[in-house]
Amino acid sequence: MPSATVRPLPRKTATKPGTKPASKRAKAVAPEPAARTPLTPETWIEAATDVLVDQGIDHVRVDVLSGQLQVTRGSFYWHFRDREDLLRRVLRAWSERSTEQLTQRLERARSSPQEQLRDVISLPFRGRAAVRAARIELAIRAWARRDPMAQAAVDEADASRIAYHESVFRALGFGDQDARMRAFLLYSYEVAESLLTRQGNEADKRERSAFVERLVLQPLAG
Amino acid sequence: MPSATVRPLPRKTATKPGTKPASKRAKAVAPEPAARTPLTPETWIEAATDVLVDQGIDHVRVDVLSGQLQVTRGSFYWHFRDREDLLRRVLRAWSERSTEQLTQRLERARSSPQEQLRDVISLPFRGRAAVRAARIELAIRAWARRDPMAQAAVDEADASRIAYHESVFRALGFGDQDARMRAFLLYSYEVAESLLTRQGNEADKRERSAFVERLVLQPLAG
DNA sequence: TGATTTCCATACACACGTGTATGGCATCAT
DNA sequence: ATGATGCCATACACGTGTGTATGGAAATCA
Repeated sequence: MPSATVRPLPRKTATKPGTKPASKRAKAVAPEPAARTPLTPETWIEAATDVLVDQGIDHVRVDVLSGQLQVTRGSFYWHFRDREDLLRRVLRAWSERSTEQLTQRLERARSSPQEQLRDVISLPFRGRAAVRAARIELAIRAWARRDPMAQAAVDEADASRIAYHESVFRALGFGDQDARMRAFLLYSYEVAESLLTRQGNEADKRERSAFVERLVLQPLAG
Repeated sequence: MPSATVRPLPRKTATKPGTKPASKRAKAVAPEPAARTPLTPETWIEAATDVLVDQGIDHVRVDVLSGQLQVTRGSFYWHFRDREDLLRRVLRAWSERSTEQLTQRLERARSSPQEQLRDVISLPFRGRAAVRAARIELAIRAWARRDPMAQAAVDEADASRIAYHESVFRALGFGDQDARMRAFLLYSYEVAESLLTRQGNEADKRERSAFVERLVLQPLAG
């Protein structure tokens, strides 16, 4: 079983989406010399994240990434100490973007708490970027099941988001206890919605999000 | 990095938990001759499931399992065609037990719908077996993200369970539409509870399950 | 312009993983 | 007892993946 793995291959000028076309910079350089812009660690991290998403952490290997970036492994070992080094930085990059996104929500204390809720509930409908972020997160969760470092990062992200949800519910007038319960349930729904993407079509999902929004805002009787 | 992988090793009579002690059978055999009972495919499947749970599908390899069962790989290739064959049977074994568990719930239409709900809600408190089943399921979900066969199995299991939940809600008097929404939300909570095991302690989890049970049974106002 | 420094290519050396081919020791039937 | 068969050990061939050592071309600085 040859297993069509992408093997290293000296690149012939591969314009990666991360490297800017290098135009609109100086007065008037040569007509795009197609110079091979040096790779950055971030480029490797992005490539690693891509593989992580649709192959799993065990397939994030230096030879695979090298082939994907059209360079040999010599480049990798210049930017990184070893494979572990890369994995740590992949994880840290995700953690930083994750908390960064949360702080953005907190800073722009725009609109009403109701709108903030609707904002987090309609997660799957906020464009491809959000969908990709969700897929990355699922891949990291799978990774976290056997890597303590990844597990810690996921735990922290979960706790922060649940705390945010909780604050929103408190702002809506719910008691501390009640807010905690609703925050967890709502977060559960969000996580599950990204995990159970194959259940139902787009219409079903909108229906579900509308229902959850109503139910989770409803006071408890009795 | 030697990576302490368990390498094959001819066993010296390893009494696996699957192989019965072979006593209480004949009249009075020799004092436990410690005969090496032959391995069955099921033994391999169990071992594979173990590794799948706490290592991921990529670590389910014949040399690892051989070392774990204290035999050489020669044994494996007698019971299985190749690694793919094993993986298929691991998946099928899970699928069968999964649907079997559901049919059991349907058959023993015991108690009231309320009790059936409480039954599925208190999943994490039903002993170690349920916890292990949940871990297996998470591992298979991770696997399903890049294997269509596993994905299909998971999709079917999800759909079946959600349908069961739905039927319970209908039995409780909710309308079709309403029952569908509540079924999904409740199932989301269950899945998330097994995914977010690090969030909160045991008391928190009981608190959450009690809250969810109340909220999900509450009719919609307005 | 000469000397560094960047960044990557190339070439080992070695460990890991699969699948096959074959041999051997039990156990069972005849 | 004697083949036959079940079950596993052993050995081979080959592909895959990591890390290191070294060289080399282009960019940069003096």
